[in-house]
Amino acid sequence: MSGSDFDLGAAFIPALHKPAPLLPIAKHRESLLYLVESYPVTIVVGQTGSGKSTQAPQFLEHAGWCADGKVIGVTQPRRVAATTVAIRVAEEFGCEVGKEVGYSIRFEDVTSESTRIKFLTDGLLIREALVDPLLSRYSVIMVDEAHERSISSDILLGLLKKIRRKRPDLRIIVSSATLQAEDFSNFFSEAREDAASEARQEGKGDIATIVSLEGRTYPIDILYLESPAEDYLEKAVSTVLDIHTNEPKGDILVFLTGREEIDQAVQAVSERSAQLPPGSQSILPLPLYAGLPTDQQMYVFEEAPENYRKVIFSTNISEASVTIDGIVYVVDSGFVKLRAYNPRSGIESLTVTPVSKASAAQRAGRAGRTKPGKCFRLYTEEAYQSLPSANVPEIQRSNLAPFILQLKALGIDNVLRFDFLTPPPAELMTRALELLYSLGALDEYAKLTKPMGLRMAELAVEPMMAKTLLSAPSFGCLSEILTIAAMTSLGGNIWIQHEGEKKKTESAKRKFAAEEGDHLTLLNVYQAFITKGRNESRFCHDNLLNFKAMTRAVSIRNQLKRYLERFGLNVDESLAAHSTSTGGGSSNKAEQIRRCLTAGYFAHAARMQPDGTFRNVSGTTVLHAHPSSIMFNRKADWVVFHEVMETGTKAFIRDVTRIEKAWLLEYAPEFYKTG
DNA sequence: GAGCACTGC
Repeated sequence: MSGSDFDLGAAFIPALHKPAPLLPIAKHRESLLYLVESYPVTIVVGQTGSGKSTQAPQFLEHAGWCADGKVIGVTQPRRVAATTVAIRVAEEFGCEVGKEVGYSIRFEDVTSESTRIKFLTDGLLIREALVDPLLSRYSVIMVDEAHERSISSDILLGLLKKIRRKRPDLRIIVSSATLQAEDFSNFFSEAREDAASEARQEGKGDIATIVSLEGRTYPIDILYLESPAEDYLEKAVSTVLDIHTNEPKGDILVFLTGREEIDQAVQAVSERSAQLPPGSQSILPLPLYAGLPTDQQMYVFEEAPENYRKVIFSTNISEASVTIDGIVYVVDSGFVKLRAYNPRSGIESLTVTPVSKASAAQRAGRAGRTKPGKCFRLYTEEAYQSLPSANVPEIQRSNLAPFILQLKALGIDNVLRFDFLTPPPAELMTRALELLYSLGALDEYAKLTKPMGLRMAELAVEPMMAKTLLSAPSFGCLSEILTIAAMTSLGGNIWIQHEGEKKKTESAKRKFAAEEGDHLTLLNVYQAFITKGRNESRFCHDNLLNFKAMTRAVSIRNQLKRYLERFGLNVDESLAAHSTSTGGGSSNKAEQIRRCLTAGYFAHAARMQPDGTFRNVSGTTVLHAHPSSIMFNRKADWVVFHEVMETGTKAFIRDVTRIEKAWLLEYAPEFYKTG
């Protein structure tokens, strides 16, 4: 710490070790090219700012890796990253985006015949493999941000390892943060049964190599608490005020776990900053989380007014997805909300969990982007030492059904023997296989069915919704189900909720409410948007609807419709014109929709108990209607629901629709044979 | 009567 005598010194003690600096990418140009030339797999280790994502592809292009019309593919875990990096590289390259340098993300393909360097999301590259299993148009594939261990980048690495055996010419670059570089290199070097002889010939270690690059970050002082904080939220607030009164200029970024905490902290800081001595600099506290409307998110990027210090209270969104300039101080609560999946109950949960060392390092790094910074960790150095080195990879804590389906469609029949970077628990695999079998996507030998399973894999929605869509023609409601599929895959972003205006949102929703449940309500919302809202800018505003989300629903619907038409299924839109709300002459249509939903979502059925809670079919799990649901506080008997998530101690079901018990037996006789 | 961290096709 610097020489000044602030109180912070009493509570925070400096870290013992600092990482040694490495070399920057420009100096490594020749060695990088040499390594890619000599080794099938190169692991590039470098932090954000090292220029690996922007420079490496250009080096390779100039060195002739696209000479024979081949393409260098660079995958990113997020859409924004794919587009922004592409734009920057095109600028450096001196071309228009979409010419020599382009990008491709869902709904946006900005590439052309002349594209040589192509940025794309990793999920999209997996999809390209459905059409071109050996990814033959690529000479080099670089998987960027692989250390994040998203499901799709993990699966992509598994596929690339497999492809490499058939395409020795393919060059693979894995870009990672320091901690896991060895894991990647071991993964590609490691011999597995069928590749054992090949690996013996090449010799272990000759396949993959590691190169380290320096990040262009400034030094960061890491400070720990001397003793554990009882309440990290309170400690975060007081630390912010301490920094504000004792430390020189510079904005503060505080990592918390969720919206509720963030709103509380913003409130507390604005109250306490009112008590600062008159004439002193003021604090401008701002919230940042994904659920925030875009215009409010933009505030964090604006410079604070004269005589204000900006303090951003953020979720994990600032750890990798969003970069804010001018941050000098980071306050790290040491916690994050993580998703887990219980294969026994099929329930996802969202729980507050201690961060990993890798996360903590990433958070600290956000302080040193423009000048030397400080990171205040709201835990002791001992506690830090006991943190896991990395997060549990997503593939080990998710519902695998959509990915198993994709692997099967890629011709990987024995998914249990697929070469995973980290294999998921057997229970997760079994659960996914069982669900896919019950939906008719797999036969009794666990082989992909045709056309059902193959079509389900091609549709860009989760398996139960895919089944619902493919069943819809026989219920005469394909147009409506298309809309429902698009609306449910948006997640919870349909409504705009302004602070302290919960009541307003509720009454806005009620206008579209359908007696039958949330799916029909979503259908009403979409149809109102299509008929009135698309051209009237006031429609969304007046009804507290999220215009961006609704526009996205239109895109998703169009894309799904194109898939279905390619399958030869005719989408008759003429019937969709009139409303399906109760009371009209279309209650038969509403029933067909509910029946069709049952045909896909029979595994997500529940029955309401006299006390108003729900119970799943086996009666083992208590479920609650989510407060956002139309079925919250309404009477029902049997229902199906889109998803179930546990937060705190309760499991909530979202997007709920009434059904008849008899339909479950009718559409899923095998699943409910004991009933 | 109570609430979704973050991505992606």
